[in-house]
Amino acid sequence: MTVWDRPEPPTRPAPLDRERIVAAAIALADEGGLEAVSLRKVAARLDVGPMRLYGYISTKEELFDLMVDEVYAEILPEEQPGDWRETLRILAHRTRQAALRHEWLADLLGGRPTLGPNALAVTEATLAALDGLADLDTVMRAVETVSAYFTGAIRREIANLRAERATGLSKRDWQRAYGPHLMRMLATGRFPALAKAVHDGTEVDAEASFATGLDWVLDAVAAKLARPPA
Amino acid sequence: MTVWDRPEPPTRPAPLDRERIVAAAIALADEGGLEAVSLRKVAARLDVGPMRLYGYISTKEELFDLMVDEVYAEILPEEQPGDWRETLRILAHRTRQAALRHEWLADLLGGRPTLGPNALAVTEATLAALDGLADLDTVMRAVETVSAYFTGAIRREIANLRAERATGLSKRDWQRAYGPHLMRMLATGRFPALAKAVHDGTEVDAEASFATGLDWVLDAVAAKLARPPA
DNA sequence: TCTTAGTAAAATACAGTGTATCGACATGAG
DNA sequence: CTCATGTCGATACACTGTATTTTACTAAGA
Repeated sequence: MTVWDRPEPPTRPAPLDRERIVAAAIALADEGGLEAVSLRKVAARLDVGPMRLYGYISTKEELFDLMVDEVYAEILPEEQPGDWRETLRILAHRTRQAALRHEWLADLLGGRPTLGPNALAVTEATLAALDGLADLDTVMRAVETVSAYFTGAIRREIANLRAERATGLSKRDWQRAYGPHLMRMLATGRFPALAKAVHDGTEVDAEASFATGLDWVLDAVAAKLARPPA
Repeated sequence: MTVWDRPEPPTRPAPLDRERIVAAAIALADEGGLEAVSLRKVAARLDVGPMRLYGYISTKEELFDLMVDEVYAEILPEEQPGDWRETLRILAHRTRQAALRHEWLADLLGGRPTLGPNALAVTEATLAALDGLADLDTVMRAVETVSAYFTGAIRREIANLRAERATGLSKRDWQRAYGPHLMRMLATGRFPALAKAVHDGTEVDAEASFATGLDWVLDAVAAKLARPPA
């Protein structure tokens, strides 16, 4: 269980603190993905023995939590002038952009409850934007539905992006080149609808399709908020 | 890159094959979570040296892919009589139930493109159910939006479930007991909307809220399918 | 039948991981 | 000056995924 309150730093010198540790970990993850983050490498980047970190962090999982919360600071919009719909849309897009900057975020998104101060601030801002528009249950459902959508969509987008990168091909070609396997599968005739989709599918812009799906979900939420409880 | 086609098994005896390996790995994961799955433990469970496994799988990631595809076999509905909406709803619920049986699935869901035979069969069935209801782009958007929703929702549900289990408390109490930290945060007055939500929030049934959000999304999809392209 | 070639399996090896523990050292109190 | 405290570094342990080497056995050729 992550303890979000920073313990007192060691009494005297120590040019080391949580923020520097987290920053180093994020840098490592940005460069080489989550699996490039090891306590030893983080410590090395700070010119410090690995065990020093345990004065500030009690487990690697906790470090991940802190990294995620740090990114939530980037996600939190500076001002939110618009209505609830604009607030949710912006939140979704900012989360997506953060995940594009820090792809490892996709691996962590939704993996555990987000209770860091920045994540709480994001939740607060979101709830505030919906406050009073419906009963609390409906508001919660709305927030959770929208965030379930963009969480899932972001994960899939990053997953596809990585797969494309691994083969070095555009999505259209990717399906054609994804080893002989997929083509053989399609050639069996057991997947006619899929085959048609692969064959006729146009190359879609990831951001556009994210935005479209988001709008659909927001439409649904709007309909439920209008007509409060069932 | 996972090779989905099984290589020829070793010529003679070998009571070992991919299926047994995957079954052992799934059993391990069901018992102790994904991090309890190590190639050494899988091999030990099959009374075999660790290196034997590399005759059937080429990397641990590949083993995970195979595990996921195996679960997709549970997810694929035996028959699908209903309309597209029923098909999507059933898919979502079956995926959720599979994740409740195999919690580790939540860690893998959406993490990488699913191209195993069973996953393809699921995709095929889904696309077939929507075939002809709108242009292909719209259909794809519909499928992806719905699956983004339930993927995200399932991940969050499992994450919360684990957090509750870790403290051994119901959700209501959980918020109250989640260390002094959260309460202190709320007591600061910086999160009034959140505080109200925590205070007034009723204990909601996870399945019900999953289903409700799903219905909202399906409503949105229905609206778009009715009025084909913009 | 004996030898040899080839292959499947096991054993060993390596470079790394998260984290516990212990020993030295420096700093403050008496 | 002595002693206690408590931080830091080094060392240690149990484990990981996987490469490489060694062994065992099986089948073919002479």
